[in-house]
Amino acid sequence: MANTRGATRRARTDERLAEAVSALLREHGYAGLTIERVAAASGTAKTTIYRRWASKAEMVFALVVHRADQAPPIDTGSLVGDVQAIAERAVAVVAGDPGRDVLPGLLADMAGDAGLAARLRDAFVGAARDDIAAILDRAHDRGELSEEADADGFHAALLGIPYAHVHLLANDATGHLSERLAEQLFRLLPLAG
Amino acid sequence: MANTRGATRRARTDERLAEAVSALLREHGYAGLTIERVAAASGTAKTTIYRRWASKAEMVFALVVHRADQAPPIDTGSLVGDVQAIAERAVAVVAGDPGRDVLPGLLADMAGDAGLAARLRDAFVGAARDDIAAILDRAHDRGELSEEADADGFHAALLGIPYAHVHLLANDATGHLSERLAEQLFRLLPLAG
Amino acid sequence: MANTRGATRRARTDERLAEAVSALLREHGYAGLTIERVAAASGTAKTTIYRRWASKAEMVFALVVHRADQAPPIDTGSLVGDVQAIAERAVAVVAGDPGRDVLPGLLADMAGDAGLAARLRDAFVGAARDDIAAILDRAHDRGELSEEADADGFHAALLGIPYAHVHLLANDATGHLSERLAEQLFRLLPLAG
Amino acid sequence: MANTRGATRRARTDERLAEAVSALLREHGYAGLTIERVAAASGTAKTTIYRRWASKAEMVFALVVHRADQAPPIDTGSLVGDVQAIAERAVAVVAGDPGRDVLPGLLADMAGDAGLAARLRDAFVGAARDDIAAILDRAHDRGELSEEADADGFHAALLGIPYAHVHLLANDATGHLSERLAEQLFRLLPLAG
DNA sequence: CTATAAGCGAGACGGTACGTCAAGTCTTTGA
DNA sequence: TCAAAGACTTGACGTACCGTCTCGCTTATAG
Repeated sequence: MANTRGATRRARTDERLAEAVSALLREHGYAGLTIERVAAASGTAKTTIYRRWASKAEMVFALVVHRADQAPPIDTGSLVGDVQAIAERAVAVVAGDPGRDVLPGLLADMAGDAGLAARLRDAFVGAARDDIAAILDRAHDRGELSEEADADGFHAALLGIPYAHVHLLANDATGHLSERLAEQLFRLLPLAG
Repeated sequence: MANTRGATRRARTDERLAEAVSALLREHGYAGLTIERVAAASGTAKTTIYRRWASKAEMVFALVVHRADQAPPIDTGSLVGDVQAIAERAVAVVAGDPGRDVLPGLLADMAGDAGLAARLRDAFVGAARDDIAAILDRAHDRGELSEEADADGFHAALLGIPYAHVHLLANDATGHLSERLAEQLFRLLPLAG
Repeated sequence: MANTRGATRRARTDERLAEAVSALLREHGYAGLTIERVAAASGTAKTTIYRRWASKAEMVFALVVHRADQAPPIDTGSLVGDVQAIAERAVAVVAGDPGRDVLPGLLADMAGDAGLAARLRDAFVGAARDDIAAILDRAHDRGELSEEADADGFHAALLGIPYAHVHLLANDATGHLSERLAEQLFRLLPLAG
Repeated sequence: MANTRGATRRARTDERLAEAVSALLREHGYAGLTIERVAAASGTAKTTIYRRWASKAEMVFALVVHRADQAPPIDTGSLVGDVQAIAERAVAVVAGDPGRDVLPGLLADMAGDAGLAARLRDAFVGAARDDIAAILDRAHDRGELSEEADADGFHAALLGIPYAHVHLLANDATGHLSERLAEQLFRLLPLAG
């Protein structure tokens, strides 16, 4: 093949970088993760890292958040099931292991970099948006909703409520978070009957 | 008076610092705000700043967030009015002028500093918590609520929904945010009748 | 009389300062002695210190070196005895307890401050110069010297040789320093017969 | 070759640093020489300087004193000539251009740093010690000395006498210093005949 | 026996430099 | 010939002292 020139080498480097980032994130958190440390921990030159990503945020997003984002679309057959499923998924991402520690930092870095913000939102938020649209559409078709639902408001509640629980209120009741969220989301929908 | 030792001088310095921080925040955002710049812009020595606050986050919190936090309790006489009022206030704080630019950075800095996190939450979130409890209590007494409401869930929605709109979804429809939020909050309450 | 107003008080403060300086000098050396620390250790305000001396060097000189300098003139009756006595005294000052630790710092500070240098030299070196002149004069009168001796060269040897032993060569043979010095000084003189 | 990675670049930087240090030393003296100023004057980053030396003293020693120390051993064929030569050399180092301004500061900084002191003494004083030993040995072999000479005392006089002239007595008769020193050194030796 | 002036402490401040960390760029080279 | 390694500049960090200033309290002695 043609483009297999440095592919193997590159893949191995990618591997080491991903491992280093995960480890450092666990050990020092997002704020304590620096390009310098990643380079040292992975035995890589800083140059190599900058050739791949333009910033720490992009790197973390690519290696940690995006990787976890390859989930299949939700379709349980009923609105109840779908909302429960998506609530669970949202709580996992926002309050679960990599996201909980990484999101605040990522959001802060987005503030100063419009390009990063756009890319990050596209990938991270866009997927959920499509899922939500599909879920509400099907529910509407099944007659479970009496009128057009506010997808955007639903989306904001889906992500914002667990985010607020974890980062603003410091509620540790993570255990029940997804059930409580599902219940709240239901109340927000214009249920038929 | 007794301890008026350096009080006048101190007050004048405080003034200059507050102005400099506001200006720099407007101009460079939270990330671009540095102690060094604050010192330069205010004609103050770094030492003087560190004598007051232990970090940029504490400084910004004290000068920007805390100052705006001296609002009177909400009591319009009806649940509808109260919810609208508190929604408006939450949107103002989360999506309004200082908060919108400052909160993501502040939340990110809280991740690495438990003490700061506690103080910030106490002041910023505690006030709202009390307001919410009072509003729901009165509504219950008036018979507007059929059962005990979930104050915590309400709180999370109150702050999280506008936060998600602004920082996760990048919805610029700030104009209607507070009305939409008030409507959503209503749906979350166990209204009587 | 007029200026007896705050004399008692002043004397007490002087006392505390002298003690603090000695203690700190012993504990931290000249380089580690700071006005700030002296103020703290003596329970004195920095202002009070600056009201007395213009710099650390002046303070140390006044409190440590000058105090020790109030010795009676040397006159043992013979050149041998006089040289031994002055050698002993020089070794005590240069290699003895306060001087050994203080002189290098003092000399360094003199480099940048001509006024300090002049005052310090006057007091510290002037006394010895007079002693030397007297000793050599008397020896000449007694016929112990065959010709006019080089007082300046004698002076340089008197101070420079022990200084070099202690600070340049790091010879710890402090015990015999003064005898060896006296012997060397003798060789430098144009002894009669 | 192996470690020729950044050698060229490094050498150029070294050059600029040496020049800046010399210039600043001339202009501001040792006390007025700061790492910050060296960085500014050389167009270099402070980091780059700290990567090379741990302190101002080490830097000055390396760039100013050590560089001048690469002199060939003394051997004029006679004790007279040798002593004159080494006296001249000592006066040049102690009272001459870089040393005169640099030594007091360097000696003061040595007080607080044993490691620096040892290295500095090794390089600066060790060379002279070997020279002295060789000179006295040869003179003894030639029969110019009647008995074993005190090399250590000679060394202390060699360095200490000019040091005292310059820094303690402030004698500006630098012109004749080396001749006067040579004469004094002679008197200290146990000359034969 | 008391008024008063010298002396003092306490803080707050603007500044300079420190030594460190990380960001991001530039130069050289080795495979 | 191009990707890495390594040296670099820049900017900010948080700290230690510097030397100055202002204020209001102590205190011992002169009258």
